[in-house]
Amino acid sequence: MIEKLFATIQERYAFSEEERDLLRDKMQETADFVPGDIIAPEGEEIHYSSLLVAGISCRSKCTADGMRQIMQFNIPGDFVDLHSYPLEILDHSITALTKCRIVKLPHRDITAIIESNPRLARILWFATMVDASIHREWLVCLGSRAGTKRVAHLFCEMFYRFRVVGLTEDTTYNFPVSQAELGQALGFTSIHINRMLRDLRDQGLVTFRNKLVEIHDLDALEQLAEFDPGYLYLGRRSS
Amino acid sequence: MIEKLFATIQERYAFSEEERDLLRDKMQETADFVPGDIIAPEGEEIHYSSLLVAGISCRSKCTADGMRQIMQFNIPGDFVDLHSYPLEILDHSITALTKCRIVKLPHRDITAIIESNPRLARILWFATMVDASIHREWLVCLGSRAGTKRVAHLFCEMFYRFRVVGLTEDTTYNFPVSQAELGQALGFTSIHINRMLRDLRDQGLVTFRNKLVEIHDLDALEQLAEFDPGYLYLGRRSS
DNA sequence: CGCCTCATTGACCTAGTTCAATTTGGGTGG
DNA sequence: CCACCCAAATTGAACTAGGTCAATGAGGCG
Repeated sequence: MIEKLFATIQERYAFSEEERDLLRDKMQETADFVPGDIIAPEGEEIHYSSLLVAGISCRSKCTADGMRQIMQFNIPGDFVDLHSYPLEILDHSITALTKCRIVKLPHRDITAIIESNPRLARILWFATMVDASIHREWLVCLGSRAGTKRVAHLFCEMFYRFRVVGLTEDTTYNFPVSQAELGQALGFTSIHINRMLRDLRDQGLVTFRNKLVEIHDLDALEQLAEFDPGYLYLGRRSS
Repeated sequence: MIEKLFATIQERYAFSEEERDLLRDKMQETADFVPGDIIAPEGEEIHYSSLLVAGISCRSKCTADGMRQIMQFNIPGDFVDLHSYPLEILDHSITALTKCRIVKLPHRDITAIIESNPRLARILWFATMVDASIHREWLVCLGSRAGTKRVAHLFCEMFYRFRVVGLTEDTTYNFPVSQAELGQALGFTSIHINRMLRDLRDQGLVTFRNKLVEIHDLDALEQLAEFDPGYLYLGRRSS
């Protein structure tokens, strides 16, 4: 059930069998959601963190004019609100974009884990810092990358992230979001997203249709996007 | 020397005298930088974290076309690269924008602190998560807030952050950055920044001149910016 | 005094938005 | 199985926020 989390961590930090058992032991209770459900609410005290094991969700905030800004897409293996442990109250919501299943880890168990195993504390801390690193790369996208570059960058990022958890087939992966949601993430209107998707398709780089991303030329797509996967911290760390 | 850090933490987490002493004890060595110096480099292994005690620095990345995206401004009291402890290698650089002084905290000491005092581990983790929260709010700015709203939002954020460390006078504060740097942070050209600053001045909301931000009407500025300081986590947490 | 960086302003241009209409495809009830 | 429905995708045309290019002004410092 939570093996995708291990895949995600394992890509980055060495991770012993005892440490895995420690987590497996505490993570038993699950919950299910349908599209539009709020998995973790903004502004309310939170007492457990949620590991996404199936489905796609997003971090988002709503602005005064009713617009929604999506700040990150969550995929299976992501600890969507681990940061609610130190923060207690979230500054944003986690919303299900498809049917989702999560596994809960109560905050009191995190406290116990940290006290008994400081190394695991560092691994959990690390996991939240990768999210921050992704935020920073998105800031570069929204601030400095224009047009199709920005769209291409997202497709590259999601490809690498899905591949870690075994959800790609060759250079194809399922990405069940609408064009409107892509727009809410990338800061474009859905109309403009549609036009850029056509451009990328016409250039033979990538096709997004029926929620399926088919990358025809990964090298060229990465080059267009100026994509460097370093910020995803996929290489194994030393300690 | 490091009392501004305590002010920053104290605003958010209760913080005992022993915990402060523990940090004071480990944080002795300082270093100085001039504008343009790199305080923490991208892509290299880092063995200590830097607490900024004087000056202004920024997190930034350079894009292929030589542009720079600033992702955050650091002010005295900020632990500019605390996240290099779990990450080991940074995805971006920390660059001095003015003369800066930092105090070092070696990573091996952080490991010792975490093992001896798990509560302090949570406080340090928390500090890095506030940076992530600021990243998310900036994503909203870059993705959803247009024109003067975006500029106004930054001036509101910096006002609240400077006030915590006692660097405001009424609603005025020193913010030694150029209009070009504001542009690199907000995703505008310096020319457009200049025009928006004139608009904000003409509206009687805020004046930015000689590196000095004078907020004439804080309520109106916050309303224009749709600013809500919640994401800065300035209120004291419970535990 | 002269140099150099930064701020300021004007004129023109383009990427992306807005508004509006049409199409497509999957789901559902009769 | 078909008719209908609804959300999402697609396209066109006109509009605008913000960028680009170019020139001028103003403060700080050797």
